[in-house]
Amino acid sequence: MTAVGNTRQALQLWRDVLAHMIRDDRPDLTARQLAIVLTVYLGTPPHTVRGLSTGLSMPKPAVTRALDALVRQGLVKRARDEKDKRNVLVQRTVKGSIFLSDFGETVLSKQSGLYQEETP
Amino acid sequence: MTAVGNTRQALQLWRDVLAHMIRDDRPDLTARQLAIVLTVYLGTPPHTVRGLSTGLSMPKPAVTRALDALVRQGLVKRARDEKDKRNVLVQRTVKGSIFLSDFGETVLSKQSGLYQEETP
DNA sequence: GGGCATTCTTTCGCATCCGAAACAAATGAT
DNA sequence: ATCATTTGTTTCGGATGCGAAAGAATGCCC
Repeated sequence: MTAVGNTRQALQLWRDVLAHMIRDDRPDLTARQLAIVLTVYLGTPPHTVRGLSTGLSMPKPAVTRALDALVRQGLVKRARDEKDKRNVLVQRTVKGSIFLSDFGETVLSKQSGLYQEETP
Repeated sequence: MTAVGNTRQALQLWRDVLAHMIRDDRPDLTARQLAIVLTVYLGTPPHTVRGLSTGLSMPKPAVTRALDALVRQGLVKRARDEKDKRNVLVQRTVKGSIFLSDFGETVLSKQSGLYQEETP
């Protein structure tokens, strides 16, 4: 079962990763933008605007705007669905893969360092 | 240690928690704001603006603005340091404690449900 | 093919955040 | 007492995000 200590450690991990993200000179991703990137890279394609909208419970225009920002940064790309040209397929990019990989490593590294003091 | 097995699971956990935060009708906290809240509640007092600024590598005005938002929502409070009245001590609140507790529970619950499918 | 439904984007007005620099208050040094 | 330092806040112009509603393109159905 989950003990109180685990909660604290989970929060500490979250804090450390956030601190790392802030330090990064990378343009800040909002919670929604990050959620979209993670969904696109972890879930099974195809990913449409509507699918992301319902899956993350956010309005479609918000998805469109978030995608604008993500495409601008090259973390994701848009492609028309040829079978139904209304759909926009959100696809992965090399840059996005690298970003996700780095992010994952950050989480794991902060996790393994939970008992160490912050070194400013 | 928290039992996040591999990179993929860590990222999946992150996504699920973000999705939960987005769904929440609570006003969105930026990464910086959340990092500050977590730092205040997990770290040992006293917490000053300068301390948060250096500890999270963000400019002091950014800390002040983030605190404005957090105080507005009642998640932290400001208090003058009587020993050195230049300092502002950032302190915890009941509402903030509840928020943090809820957030921690969210993380743990998403963690334990990593192998389950999304239920919209 | 005419009309309705679906999918995504754009527009509108508003709120918030940003970094840099200027500012205000309290302290310390001499 | 005076002046420099430290601490935190405010101001400035600019960028970005938000929800709601309107708009545009494509597909479906009879």
